[in-house]
Amino acid sequence: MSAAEQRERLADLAPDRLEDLESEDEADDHPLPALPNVDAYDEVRMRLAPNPNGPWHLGSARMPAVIGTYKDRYDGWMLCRFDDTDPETKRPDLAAYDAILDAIDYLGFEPDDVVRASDRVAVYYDHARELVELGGAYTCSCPAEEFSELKNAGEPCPHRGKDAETVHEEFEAMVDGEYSAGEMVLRVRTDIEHKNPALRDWVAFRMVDRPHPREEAAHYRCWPMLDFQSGVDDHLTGITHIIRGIDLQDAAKRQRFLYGYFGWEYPEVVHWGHVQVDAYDVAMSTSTIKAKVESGELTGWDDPRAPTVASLRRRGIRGRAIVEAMVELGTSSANVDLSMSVVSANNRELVDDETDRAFLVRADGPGVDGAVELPVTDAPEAGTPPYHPDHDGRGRRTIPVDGAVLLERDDCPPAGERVWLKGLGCVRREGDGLVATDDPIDVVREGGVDVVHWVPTEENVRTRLRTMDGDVTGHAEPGLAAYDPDELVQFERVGFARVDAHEDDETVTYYAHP
RNA sequence: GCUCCGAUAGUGUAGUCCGGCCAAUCAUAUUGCCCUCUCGAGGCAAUGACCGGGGUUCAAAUCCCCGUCGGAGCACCA
Repeated sequence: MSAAEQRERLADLAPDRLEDLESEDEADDHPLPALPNVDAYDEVRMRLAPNPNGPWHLGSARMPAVIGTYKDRYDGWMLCRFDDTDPETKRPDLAAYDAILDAIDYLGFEPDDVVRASDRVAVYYDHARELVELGGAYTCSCPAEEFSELKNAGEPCPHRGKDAETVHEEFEAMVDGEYSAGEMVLRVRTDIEHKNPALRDWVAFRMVDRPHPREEAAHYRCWPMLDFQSGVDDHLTGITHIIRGIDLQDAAKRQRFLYGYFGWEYPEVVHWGHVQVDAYDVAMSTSTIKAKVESGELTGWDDPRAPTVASLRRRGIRGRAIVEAMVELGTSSANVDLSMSVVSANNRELVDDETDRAFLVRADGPGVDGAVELPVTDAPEAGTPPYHPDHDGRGRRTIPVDGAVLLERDDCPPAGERVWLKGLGCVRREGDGLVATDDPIDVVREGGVDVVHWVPTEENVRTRLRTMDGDVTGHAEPGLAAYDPDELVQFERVGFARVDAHEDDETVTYYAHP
């Protein structure tokens, strides 16, 4: 009986068992757990809510990777909403808005809509006014520290009992910019004795003296806090599922007070833990990376040592490889470590088959012992290794010998010993040079002769390979000059690399992984 | 101090809701062997985990309690 027949038969005998079977199958097909309560909604609607205070580090890629994957799975809708309501502490970087949209595209997703919170300030003001009408908020001029003490003691501040008219007037004065930073806030009235101090009468709006970097928003001085802005926007944009970090665990609890006043239903919410990526010395935080870029310690956001999306992209890693790794992390609320080897393995799987091979003899750099120049006698005029060992049909490269070759020092055979120059043939070390022998390939299989890569001393391409450990310089086979920027090659016995640029004196490549 | 949350091999993950098919899945990693004109790919194998202690039960990774460890919030940041 085939699987389909079995299924049909089961449908007759025990339809409820069939349902069980199918829900299990569904789980098997998806690495991510099912979203909660999906059936209660006509459409799954989610949002990415990046703060554009800098280009994305690797951890940020988890957001589009997971949310985008859910969007595809449920045929849902995805908003990219820039939560750029802090012109001071997490000041927006004007270049980051597009950099983030580029990163989303690189990762293979497309938001159905893009909005900026800084364009929607009037909407937040309107909702604040409504909240004041409903008695759900009050203006408060307590210094932050004083309020904090009262709050921790579970005691209301004197402003909590203000009449609606005063609150209304003072909020309008906030909107009109009549206060300076720290002088007045609008608080949501929650429960000042709530057992969780984090939820007591939180700030919804505060004053910021420094103008927003976006011209369109530069005139505002009264800015909403995340809990207010995000809460209002999630409702207004019909978000059904919120997926965000555990640092925002209490945000949902705070926002429920707001939703209570407005009579709104709170969306489903999933919190995941923090991601760390091994393999990096640089801390994965926007501000840390920004500081290192500004000080010149990193050459840019796409420096190979930077734990950023732009860096992996420049190294030739496919967005898909990152997405798959992020999706495999799941949505556990425990903190997780992402192993770069998983990203590398994913990428290798994606690119290996289509990537041409090439020789790079490394001469200088971290972990490199130098290159040695050796005259070659009696050898053929050129070596002809294949473009890809698994695809003969793609043809062979032609690498001239021109009387002398460069080998990496580690590959250089001692006097009297043989080595197989890949694609060329067997040579023996005699004095300061190499002499071709007539040995068949069997000496490699049976005789313990090593196969090594090489380039001609005369005709080669000066190459820089930028790696996470620093730059390696060396010489590549002449054919490397023919690759366009953005193409990948695998330097045999070294690793995969992306061709970045052909400069006057050298070709620059970025190392991806072994 | 108050309030939440979490814990399966080096890493991630499946299984936990609804206890038995779990001497625990898959991937990655490491090691060995085979294959190979790469240290890539491919094939085979090995390594390696249910945080601890109690309880419930015929039966516990799974349910309950206590502990330990880790994380988050208590911002006029997001």
